[in-house]
Amino acid sequence: MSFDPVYRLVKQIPRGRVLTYGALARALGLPGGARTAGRAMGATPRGQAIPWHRVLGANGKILIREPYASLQKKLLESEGIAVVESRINIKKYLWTPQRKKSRTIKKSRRPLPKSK
DNA sequence: CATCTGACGACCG
DNA sequence: GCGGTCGCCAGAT
Repeated sequence: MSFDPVYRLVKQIPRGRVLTYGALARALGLPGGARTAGRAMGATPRGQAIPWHRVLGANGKILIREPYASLQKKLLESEGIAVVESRINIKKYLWTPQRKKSRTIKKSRRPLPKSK
């Protein structure tokens, strides 16, 4: 399915590291497709050894609801990641997908915030 | 075809 | 730091 690339990347997340939906989506070339990434995670086939618990919302917060939230918290802690109030120190555990070929990363920025 | 909804994210007050 | 709003994408109703 089209979610394959997502799972493939998630599987590469090292133990003790995490990724955010947004970062995940961007790494897959889906800017603004954070929810799509989340959708993919929601469809993760069980028993596939996919560390879905290493994917958190922006700011390292657990966005899913019970009973999965508790499970995720438990799994993260079992990897040495401190979870406090449904959130972790994202800056400390965030993992950046490694590519085979290094490339020049240009500072893509979103359009200027338009006055509302 | 119109709306709602969700394992999202960023901005604003 | 928190809650509300808006933007975005896709599937469900």
